[in-house]
Amino acid sequence: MTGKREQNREQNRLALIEAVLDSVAEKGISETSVSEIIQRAGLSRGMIHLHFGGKDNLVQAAVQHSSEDYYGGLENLLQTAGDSGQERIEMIIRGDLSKEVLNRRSVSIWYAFRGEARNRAAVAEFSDTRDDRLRSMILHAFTSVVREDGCPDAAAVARDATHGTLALLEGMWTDYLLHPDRFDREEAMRIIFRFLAAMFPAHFSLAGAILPEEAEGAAARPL
Amino acid sequence: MTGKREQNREQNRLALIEAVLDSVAEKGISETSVSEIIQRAGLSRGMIHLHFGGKDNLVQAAVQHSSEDYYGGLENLLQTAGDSGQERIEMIIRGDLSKEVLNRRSVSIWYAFRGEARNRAAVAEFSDTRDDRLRSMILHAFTSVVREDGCPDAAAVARDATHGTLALLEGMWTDYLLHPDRFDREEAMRIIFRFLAAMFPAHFSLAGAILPEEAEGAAARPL
DNA sequence: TTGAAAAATGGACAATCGTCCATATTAATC
DNA sequence: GATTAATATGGACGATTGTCCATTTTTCAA
Repeated sequence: MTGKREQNREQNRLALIEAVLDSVAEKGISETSVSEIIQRAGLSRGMIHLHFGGKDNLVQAAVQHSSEDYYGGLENLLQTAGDSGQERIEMIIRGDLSKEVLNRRSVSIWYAFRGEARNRAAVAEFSDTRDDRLRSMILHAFTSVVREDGCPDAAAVARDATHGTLALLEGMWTDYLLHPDRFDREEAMRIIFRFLAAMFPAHFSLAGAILPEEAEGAAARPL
Repeated sequence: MTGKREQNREQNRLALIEAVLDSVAEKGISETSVSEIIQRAGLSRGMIHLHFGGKDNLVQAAVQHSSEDYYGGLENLLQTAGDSGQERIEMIIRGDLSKEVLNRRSVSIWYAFRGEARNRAAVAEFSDTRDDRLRSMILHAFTSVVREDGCPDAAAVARDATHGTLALLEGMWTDYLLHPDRFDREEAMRIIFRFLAAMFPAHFSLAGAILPEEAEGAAARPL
């Protein structure tokens, strides 16, 4: 069993990271000060220096944590999917637009960090690796889809399909960022599947764009 | 003729706004301080308070200026386009991905502001109106395209096409933000036109995705 | 129970933030 | 050219920023 020592240590580290993410989501990066962070975490001023060596390192850790959260959710979903490329792509899209992954908090955090990515090298790096991982997951799935079709320039088609799907998902996230209240997950999925069905009529149809459960009305105000 | 008084006044106002945009593009919002701004503008500290009443108002004016720049370029392009919906959409896409509109500076500025939009009410408002204007331009064009086809649920199709096109453009901008060096304008256009050709085969083809001139190699380092 | 090491506290500190104003400079009018 | 009002200057100001450390508290081992 891990001692109480290490247990508290890890608990406080996490409290600081969560405090940063909460603050970024609610107040934005520019208002996420050390005072704001330690107040939310309910800890003392010196803890940031003790555990992370400084505010910048803490923010970097928060970015990494957020990124791992995203992939944790996505890869968990992916394990429940089938082995075919089509099933995996459908699951990625469904997951990326699900309430667990795409919500007010995650969107606020993600775009806040990305807006500063250009200047914070560490943030940019994770922003990159996150996108690269998603890209390779989708590209891999499309490659296996295209292989079944046996068309000539298979690699190029898979690349275009990956690029288009990622761009559409990006666009939908932006949609959600700007209008979280009037965003329609079903509509977002329908449009992406229209694109897929047009490119691969043998594998995709609009029927894939139906969410298993949709009940977002009254209980949905996470922020 | 306008007096030298007003002429200088306007010139200094503009210098401050440009200084903000330059700083945001190069250093990010969090490092865009009053000291940074007045140093870039070559003016004295008090000018911000004199002309804008405070830093926040200046930043808001900069956002507005940037937004008007974007539409100025886009609407100029649109005047050279034909009257048909198809031509207007092609021109909007071409313009939105052109070097004059989509470049390192504009992308840095746009995403930096958007990352803070959630917290700055004034910024959010302009982010909204900018998107709304573009949306209505595209929707209008698609509506006239769909009308020619005479399909039953014309309004819904035009709405989906607009939504998809906007999402794709958004995604391409994000692509450029994350990888300005390896971004390929031709590829971006090709993917969007693949989407359009699939939805409206009678009006769009991949032939629309060819840029008039492409020479971006050595001379392209605007930032 | 005692000693030592790890963890946590909270205030001191210099640096920087944005605002504002007394002063100096400039341009337009008489 | 003198007067007046608009424009511009740059430093003072209090507030807040992030860092760091002397001190206290807690945990584990002897």
